[in-house]
Amino acid sequence: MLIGEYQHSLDEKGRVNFPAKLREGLGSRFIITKGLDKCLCVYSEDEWQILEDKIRALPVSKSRQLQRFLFAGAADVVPDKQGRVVIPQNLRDYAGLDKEVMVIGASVRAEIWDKEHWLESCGELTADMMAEAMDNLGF
Amino acid sequence: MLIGEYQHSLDEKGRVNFPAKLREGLGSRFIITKGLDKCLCVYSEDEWQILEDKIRALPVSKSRQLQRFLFAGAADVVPDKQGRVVIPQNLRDYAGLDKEVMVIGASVRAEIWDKEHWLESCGELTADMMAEAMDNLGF
DNA sequence: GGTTAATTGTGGGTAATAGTGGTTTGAAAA
DNA sequence: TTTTCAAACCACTATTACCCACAATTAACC
Repeated sequence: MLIGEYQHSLDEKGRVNFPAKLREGLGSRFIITKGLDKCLCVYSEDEWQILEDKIRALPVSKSRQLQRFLFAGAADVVPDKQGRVVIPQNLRDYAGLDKEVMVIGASVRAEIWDKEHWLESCGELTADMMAEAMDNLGF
Repeated sequence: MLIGEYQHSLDEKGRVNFPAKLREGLGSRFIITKGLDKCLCVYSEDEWQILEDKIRALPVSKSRQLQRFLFAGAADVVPDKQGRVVIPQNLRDYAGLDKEVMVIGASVRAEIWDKEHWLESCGELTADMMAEAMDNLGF
């Protein structure tokens, strides 16, 4: 289970340190894809396999755009000895990664966000929305 | 069942002692999350698992912000030999934890409050509100 | 009720790990 | 052969986890 919020910076080589806590859950090799809301999603090999099977099970006639988006925008990466990964240029552009980057745990996957964008996105969540949701969840 | 009210202080390393009475009910490893009213909620592994399943069952289209907030705002912690846990910086900020901290039992979970904030919050509860609630509950 | 023992809580030091910047190496292209 | 780029490697710093010693509180016993 991947949880937590970590801030790191993108160096001039396009590397981002991946928090040790998240690496534990993702394994030694993982897949980065384009996600919703201009963030990048990171899956362990196992989780990606599950996802891939589901996507392939969809009828081509209906989902070929989606398939292209997901597969073309995917990259598998291996962290270096220090735990950093290189984010391919196209994914960096997609997520608007600049300097400060947030890496967050989201249960079954991790996500990579530009910091500014992450803060914006968090700001959109109101107390009322939270209260309502928590009622429903039985918090 | 978690009950009681305990005052502890946050040391300069960000550690808070977790009362032995509450540790008994929570197990040797537990999850701290952002809760309503700027407090932190603490769940046992079992209780958290139930919550996690519920959160993941929410529709992605409508509540992915909320999902991110809940997972990113969570941390799993293991008390040290003396029974203390380190509260991550982002959670300390969220709850405005400064020096004096209250740890309270709340049935199925525990909560961590900044002391000032806790006292304020308690002050907002009037006798009338309580009386009404007790009527409804048939106390 | 007072004394002792055990448990709980607090502060701080040290060793291990994680994170950052930069350099070298090796492969591919010119 | 030279140049360029990217990936692997190395060294340093910062942070975190772990451990020890002591203080305070609680429980047990005479």
